[in-house]
Amino acid sequence: MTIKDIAREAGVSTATVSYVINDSKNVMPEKRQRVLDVIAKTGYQPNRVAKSLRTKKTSIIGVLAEDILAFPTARIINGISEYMEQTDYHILLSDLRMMDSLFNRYDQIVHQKDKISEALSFLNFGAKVDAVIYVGMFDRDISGVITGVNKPIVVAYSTSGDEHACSVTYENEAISAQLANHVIDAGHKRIAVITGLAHTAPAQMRLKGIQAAIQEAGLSLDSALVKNGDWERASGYACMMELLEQERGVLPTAVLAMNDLMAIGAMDAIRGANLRVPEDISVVGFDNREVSDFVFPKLTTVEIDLKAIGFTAAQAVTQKLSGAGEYAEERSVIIPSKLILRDTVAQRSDT
Amino acid sequence: MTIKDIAREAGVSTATVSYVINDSKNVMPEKRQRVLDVIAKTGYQPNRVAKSLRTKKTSIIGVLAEDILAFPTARIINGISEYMEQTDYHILLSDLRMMDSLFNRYDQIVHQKDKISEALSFLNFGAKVDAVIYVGMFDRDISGVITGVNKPIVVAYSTSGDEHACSVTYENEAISAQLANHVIDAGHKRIAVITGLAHTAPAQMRLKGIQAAIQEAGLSLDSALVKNGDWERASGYACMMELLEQERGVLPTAVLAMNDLMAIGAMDAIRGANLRVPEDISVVGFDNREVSDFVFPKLTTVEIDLKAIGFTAAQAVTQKLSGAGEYAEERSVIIPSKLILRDTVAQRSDT
DNA sequence: GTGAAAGCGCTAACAT
DNA sequence: ATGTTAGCGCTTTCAC
Repeated sequence: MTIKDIAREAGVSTATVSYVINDSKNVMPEKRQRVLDVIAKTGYQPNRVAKSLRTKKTSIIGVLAEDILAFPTARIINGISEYMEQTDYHILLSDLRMMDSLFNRYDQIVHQKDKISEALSFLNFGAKVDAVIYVGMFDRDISGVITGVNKPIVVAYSTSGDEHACSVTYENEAISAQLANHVIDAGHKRIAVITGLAHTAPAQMRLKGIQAAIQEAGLSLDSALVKNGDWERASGYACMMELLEQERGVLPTAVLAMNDLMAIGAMDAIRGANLRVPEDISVVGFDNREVSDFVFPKLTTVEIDLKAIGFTAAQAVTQKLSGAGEYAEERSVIIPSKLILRDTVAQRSDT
Repeated sequence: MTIKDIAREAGVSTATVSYVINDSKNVMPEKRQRVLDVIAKTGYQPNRVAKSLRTKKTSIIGVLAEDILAFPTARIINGISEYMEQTDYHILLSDLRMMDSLFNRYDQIVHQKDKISEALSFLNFGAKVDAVIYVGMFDRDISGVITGVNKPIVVAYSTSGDEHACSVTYENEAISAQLANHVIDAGHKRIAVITGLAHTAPAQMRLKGIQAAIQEAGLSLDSALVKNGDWERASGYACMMELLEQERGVLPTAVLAMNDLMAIGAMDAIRGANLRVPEDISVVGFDNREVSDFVFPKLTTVEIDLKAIGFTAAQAVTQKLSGAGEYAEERSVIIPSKLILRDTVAQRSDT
């Protein structure tokens, strides 16, 4: 079933069939209808391979994921899919499966550059995708890793200053302030924080938000009460143990962990010390991981709108392709995050 | 940069270049080397679109996922990717995003047939993929939903008796027996079970395994102690509440929930009744969901080797394509599951 | 408004 | 062993 068959069946030339399929030229109504009828009757679908060869456009977007198992990835792809469904684009997925090799080596990304370049080169020259969406597994800057692609690239969940690149990330600082405020509003005054890896952007932004909120409330952040974690559950546990070793009087009444994993580690430590969350110590996280609804008590946290990141990235990439739309020239978009209030912060009137 | 450029540069014909690239004909060593050199120097990559048009093979596998957010999907795709990496195949991903519309309507799949057919038809006729891997979100039979594809299809995590189809699923019954035995070996005699939707295959297979183990141990399954859940957390909670309303003397000492979500719901109910897991009541789940390591205490469960399902599905599909290999003619493969022993079953000597 | 035909980059049959 | 060339299914220029 090719365009020739349709043409013959409809008694027109292949050119005419092409014109009606692509709506690229005026065709007499009756002929157009004849063609449409034949197409409907036969279920003909144009061969996109042939079309691509001719037009040099594949209508496929390469989605290069650092790791599909990383917590943001699947939701981001879900968002991309949702947007793509209303377009004619499709997704060629490459999963770099970086987790094993990169586990918690937050900035060893450079050592992965070869693998990334190779994948990019394949998408670019081999598969001839029209554009690529790079889906990061950490919120960090990957400037310099995307090279040699003269097509639209949007990076989701990470940032990049590279030529042609556009980043879609999420709000960190203001929402952290909001979360801290929520705790402050509950009456907490001795507030501890368990940070993520201190040199990373999200750790810094979140800290900034927290500090701003605390200062604005006329409180101060006791440096003995900020412990450096590494984003993993075990470090949340370790940091909380240190906090617990403080004299009883100086124990924090609330701890702000910079992600859910560390918050849960902290909760483990608190439970281990025979203290209760939130009655004795309140704790909050960040990310709204699936588990935060399953731990007891349910974790108060902030939700990153991953689906919107994917959706927006897809939107941006297609708009860059068409050259029109609000994101066509955009270099950076930030998706708002939102508070998820659950059961881990208690009201405090004492201390 | 096309094959012509390479041919000119190397002083040979395009045919010769093609021969060396595809290793499809003998070429004089020195010429071959000249060609290889030029390719290396220029970084030339054959245009796969043109190649596909000519050969009618795209080297791309359509991965049709019912929902990428469903619990098995991402891991299965991870397994597929891992296998694909060592091949020349790539993945065109279609996400049906069925979760919203299908949520817990375990067998309403038929109403989705149009969407599936459409996606399949696109992959088949439009994108011209060489084969497809259908990634289900439930363990159920989907015979009849895959139609009109005369290419290799392997369905992962679901089963299908359809023409050309091959299923890759996981072991249910024997592992359920093993899990029940683990509980029995710990000394439990009054064992309750919270089933999944009773008419579903996995619920039936798991029950069969459990019954076998109990009988073999010379115990019997008290029908008052089996409650029908629906796989969701809330139903686990509700079933456990019913169980808890039994007279104290007849309270089960262990409950076998047919998945982690219901097990966690049951744990919620037990905690709500001021009883402890596992000291008062032991509980086990199934699936080894990420959360099962985060709840307290950590849940004993069974792990479905999702990555192996994906890996094997990919392997099977490529072998069907080449016509050679252990899975080339296979219609059904079952991946072993394994016990994950954690903290929710306690030793019992009483009762 | 419509059609004939060239050509996208490759492979493979055929000729040499 | 190597080269010439037709042709995969489509789009699009150009002529009518």
